[in-house]
Amino acid sequence: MERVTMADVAKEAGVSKSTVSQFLNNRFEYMGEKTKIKIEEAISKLGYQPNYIARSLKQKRTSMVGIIVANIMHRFSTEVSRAIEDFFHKHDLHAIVCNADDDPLKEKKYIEMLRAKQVDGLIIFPTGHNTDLYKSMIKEGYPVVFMDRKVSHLEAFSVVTDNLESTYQAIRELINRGNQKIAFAVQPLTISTRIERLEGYKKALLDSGFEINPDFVLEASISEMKKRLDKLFLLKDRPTALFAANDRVFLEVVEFLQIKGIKLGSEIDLIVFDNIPFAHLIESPISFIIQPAFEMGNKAAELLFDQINKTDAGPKEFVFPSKVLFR
Amino acid sequence: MERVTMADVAKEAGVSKSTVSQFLNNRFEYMGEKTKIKIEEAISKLGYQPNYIARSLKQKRTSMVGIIVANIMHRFSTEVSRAIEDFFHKHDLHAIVCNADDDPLKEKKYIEMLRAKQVDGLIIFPTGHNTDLYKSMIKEGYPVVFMDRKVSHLEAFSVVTDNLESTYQAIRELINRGNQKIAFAVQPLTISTRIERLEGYKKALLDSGFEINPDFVLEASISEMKKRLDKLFLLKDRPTALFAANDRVFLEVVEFLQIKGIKLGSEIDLIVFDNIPFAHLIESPISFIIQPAFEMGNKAAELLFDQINKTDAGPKEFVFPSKVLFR
DNA sequence: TTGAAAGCGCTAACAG
DNA sequence: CTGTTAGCGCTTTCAA
Repeated sequence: MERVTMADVAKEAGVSKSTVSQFLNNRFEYMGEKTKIKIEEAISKLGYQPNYIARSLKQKRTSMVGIIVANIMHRFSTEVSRAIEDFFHKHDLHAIVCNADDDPLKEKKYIEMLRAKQVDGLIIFPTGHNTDLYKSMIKEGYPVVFMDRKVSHLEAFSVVTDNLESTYQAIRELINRGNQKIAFAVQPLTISTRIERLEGYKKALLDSGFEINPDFVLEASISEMKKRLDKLFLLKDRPTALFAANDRVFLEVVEFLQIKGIKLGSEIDLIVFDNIPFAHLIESPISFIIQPAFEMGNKAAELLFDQINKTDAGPKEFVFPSKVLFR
Repeated sequence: MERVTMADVAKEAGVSKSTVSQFLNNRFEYMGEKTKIKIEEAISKLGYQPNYIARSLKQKRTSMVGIIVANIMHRFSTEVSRAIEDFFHKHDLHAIVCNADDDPLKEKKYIEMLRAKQVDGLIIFPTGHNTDLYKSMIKEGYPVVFMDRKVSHLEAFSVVTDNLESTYQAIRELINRGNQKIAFAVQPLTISTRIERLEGYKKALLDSGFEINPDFVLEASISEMKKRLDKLFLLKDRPTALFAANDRVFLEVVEFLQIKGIKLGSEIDLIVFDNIPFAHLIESPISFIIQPAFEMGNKAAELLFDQINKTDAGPKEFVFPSKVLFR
């Protein structure tokens, strides 16, 4: 396979390799009509397929960009990827998705392999644990856009949502609805989104004149979460509302409530920060904070595209507001 | 960027390019210990990163496989991709995902680009409209596995689920539960899964002594689906159960029922053939047919891996049973 | 145990 | 308007 090469086409058409190359790259300015036709015929006769590897070696471009998602099963990631794909498809670049699986080592491996494979740029949902690598890419001027999570102490192109602000609004609304006791469940504070959401929660409470009750802040890994919820609901002073900081936490919370037979709405208000598929089909009165994934993906793609073409200018950080959907 | 090349390392270490190459490929058999150390030092000093494009050009391998999903927003696709990724990660190959977006042209473009980029093999969720392309790949002996959908008249490696059988079981169960009037909603019958599911539906009805009521078979595009549902529910003889042939149809159905205020469970039984995220959180009495995505992905990866290594043998088609979850 | 040399298939000046 | 030439960065005989 991949037997026939440019040289074969050239011989078949009775021209030189470079003329064929011109043809392939649509440089028709100075090409004779007959030459063109001869080459066309030779190509289809031989079933010639260009070898882009060879071209890339020469051009040092691959017309390919990489997306490294933290978790391909995460709805937000797929929505963003879809938008990025759309953008680049329009601009004749190919987008490929790699799954870092929330594993810094895998992330590193994929970054290195994509760079070694000479992809023209990278959009990364950073695990946050490869700062040196991020830094070196940026220092080298390699096109990169960070998505969803901020990387501290790094002046880089990034597209995120207003985690703090949206959470703040949501918590304020819960308070306005009469909730005095609001709990907050989050995974370990290793990435910016979680930290900012927690800050929004705290700020809203303080601004409303409440204190932060440490018993109401559940910071735990997924495997620990149910235990922590159990403790929470054994308190004599049970919360009346619960904020799940992302979809995985949400899943644990709902499973927990189902097991315990705690009724959503009547016994507890639930709100989740994440894009949940089929969310609007869920009949329970759950509220959602939804990130504008398509807009964010599109902006990230645009930022990357401009870097690749050295036309980037203007601000580096874009913050998109999320939508708070109360029910 | 990508400034330092093998020649630089060679010069720095005071050896020749080929010795560095040997080193990089772990051919230590005849290499002196001091040489090894010198090269190691040179590499880290210069921060050398090998250029895999150049290597691939020579070796005609990229250690990269492609996954072309029909739709990256489809839960089943992401679950399968995740499993494939895991498998290849263990075997030191990289998996990249491309989104054909249910568009045969995009599919063709991605197949061609991935092949031109010399990926070592492809796992495809076929749109079904590029038969010639599929055929030529197989004829050339290029490693391919088809996933989810069958391609007719093609003896190829494929991994699918038992669409007909699972649907048959599900419909029989609905009948056993006393449903006499069961409707079936499906998108246009352009791919095998839809056709087989419809066949399962018909067979189950006939085997139970019912006739096929054409008014109860809604074959329509997503944009037409609600209209068709409207007509269906205006019949004096309303169905008591409805089968949604996949997640997109399911979405339309549930939205429709919500709009019309038709109550699930009491007024209509609903069953959907697809992996729905958070399905178990949906409190409405909806039944699901769930494909074993991880097992299927793993098997597909294995089949591709064996083809790449020319160790493929045994059967070419694998059919995995889906699980019917009644509620 | 290491190095020289010949490509892999294509592109990009520069001549002609 | 088309051909010659010189690589891109790496691998791989084959000699030394």
